[in-house]
Amino acid sequence: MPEPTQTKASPNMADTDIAIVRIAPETSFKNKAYEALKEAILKMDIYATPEPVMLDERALSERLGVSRTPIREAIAMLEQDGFVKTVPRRGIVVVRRTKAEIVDMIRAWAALESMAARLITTTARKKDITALRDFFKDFGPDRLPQDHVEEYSKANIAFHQALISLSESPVLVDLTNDLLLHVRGYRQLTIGRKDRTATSLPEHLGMIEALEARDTELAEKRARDHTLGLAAYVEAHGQELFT
Amino acid sequence: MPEPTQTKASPNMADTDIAIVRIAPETSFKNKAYEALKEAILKMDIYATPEPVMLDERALSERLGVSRTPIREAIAMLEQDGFVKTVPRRGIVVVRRTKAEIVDMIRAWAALESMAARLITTTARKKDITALRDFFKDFGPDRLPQDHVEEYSKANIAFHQALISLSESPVLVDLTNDLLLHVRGYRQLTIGRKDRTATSLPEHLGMIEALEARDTELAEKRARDHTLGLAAYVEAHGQELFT
DNA sequence: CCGTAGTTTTTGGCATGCCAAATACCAGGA
DNA sequence: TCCTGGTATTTGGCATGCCAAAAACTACGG
Repeated sequence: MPEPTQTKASPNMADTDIAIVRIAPETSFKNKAYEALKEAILKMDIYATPEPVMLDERALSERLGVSRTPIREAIAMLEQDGFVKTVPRRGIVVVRRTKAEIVDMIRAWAALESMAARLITTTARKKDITALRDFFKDFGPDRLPQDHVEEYSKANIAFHQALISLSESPVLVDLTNDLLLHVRGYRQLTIGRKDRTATSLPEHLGMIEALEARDTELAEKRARDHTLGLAAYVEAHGQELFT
Repeated sequence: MPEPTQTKASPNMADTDIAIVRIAPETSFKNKAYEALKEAILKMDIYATPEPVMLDERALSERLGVSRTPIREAIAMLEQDGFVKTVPRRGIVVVRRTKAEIVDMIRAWAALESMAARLITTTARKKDITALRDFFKDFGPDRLPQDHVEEYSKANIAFHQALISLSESPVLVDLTNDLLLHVRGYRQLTIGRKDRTATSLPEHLGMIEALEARDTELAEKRARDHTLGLAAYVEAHGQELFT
C-alpha cells in the first residue's frame, strides 16, 4: 500500500527548498516475508498435486534468512487473506478452493465490476474510457483471440483491472484484486479458455460502448452478465479442474 | 506477568462413554487477542476524539495477560483487516476512515447486496424470503420507525445480514460483513438516521416483494438503489461527522 | 504379522530479552 | 526565553529458546 507521505511541519522549514526526501519506509522483515510467501503461493500450482501443500515455519525462516517471528506474523497475515490455514499442532496448509468457492468468488467479482461500470458512466473521462480499447488493439478478424489464448488472457486481465480502476473507487479496486488473486490460482482456466475466448472480445467491446454512451444501466448489465458468464462457464465446465 | 502458565485444563473425559468429541479447536492466545482487540476497537468511538487513538503492545500484553508475541500476531491480522496501521518506530494507530472512504464502502456493499438479491430470486425458498418481514413486525403505521431509531437500526442491520445470508454465498456474506464492521464505526449515523429512517421501511418491504415475485432484475435494482441511497445520504449529510 | 505401549522427533504457540530508531527530557549557553 | 546538543526512555522489530501436543518411530508380546 502506497503511503501518503506525511511531511512533518517544522517551525521554520517554510522556504527551505532542500530536497526533503521521504526517509525510506524500510519495509520490515515481516512485510518482506509476507510478500515473498504470497508470491510463492500464487506462483505454485496448488491444484496440481493431490495431497495438500504444507509450509514449515522453521524451513521458511531458514530459507528467507530471518527468524521465525516475522515469518509467523506473515503467516498470520496470509491466513487473514485466506491463502493459508494453520492447524494448531499439525502444520500450515495452503488453502485449496473448491469449484463452488471459485464460482462464488467470480459472482462477487461480477457484482463489484458492474458497480464499477455504473460509477464510470458518471465520472470517468471519455478519453480514459476509449483508451480501454487499446488492450485489444492486437486482436481482430485477422488475428483471433482464440488463436493466441495466452496473450489474450493477459490483455483480458489487464483490461478488467484498468476498467475497475477507472471507477476511482479504492474499495472496489482492492476487493476485486483480492478476488482475482484467488481465482487466478486456477491458471488452467486462464480466465476463460479457448471456447469462451471467442465471445469474450465482442462482449468487452460492448461494455466499452455502453460506457462511452454513458448508459449506466446498460453498462452495468453488460459488465455483470459478462462476468456472470464466466461463472456459469466454470460451474458447467470446470469439473475436471477440481478433484 | 505472563508466567510460564502453560498448564492447560485437564481433560475430564472420565464419565463420558463414547462422546465423539471433535478435535478440540482450543483457540490460541493469538486468536483470542485478535477477537478481543477487534471487539475493543469496534466498541470504542474512534471519531469522538480529535487526536488519533494509539495502541501499545506492552500495555495490551499486560492487559490481556499474555506476552507480546501473540499480541503482535493479532495486530498483524487486524492490520490486514484495515482496522489498524502500525508505523515502524512510532506506534500502532487505529485507522480512521474519511467520509469518502465510508461512502465508497457503502457503494461496494450495495454492489454485493444487489448480487445477493439476484441470487436469492433464483434459489431461496419462498418461506425464507417471507420470513424477512419478521424483522419489521414491530413497526407499522402506529409504531413508526423514526420514533424508535435505535431499535429500528438494529432490526435494519439484522435484516440486511439475513438477506445476504439467503444468497447462500459465503463470499458475499463475508465481504459484506467486513464492510459493515467498518461502516458501523460511525455509530452516530446508525445506518441512516431519523430523516432517512422514514423511507427505509417501505424500501425494505419493496425489496422483499420483488424477491417473492422472483423478479430478478427488480430485486437487484431495489436492493442496489436502497443502499446507494444511503451512500448518497452520507455523502450529502455526513459532513459534520468527519473532521 | 499385527497391534500396542513407550519413546523420540517434529511443529506450532509463547515468553523473554536485546536492539535501534524515535521521542521525550534536561541541562547549559547565548 | 529560546535554542541546542546530549542523554534517558519509549516502542516496535526480531532472534532465541522452551513447552506441550502430535506424529513418527521402536520395541515387544501375542
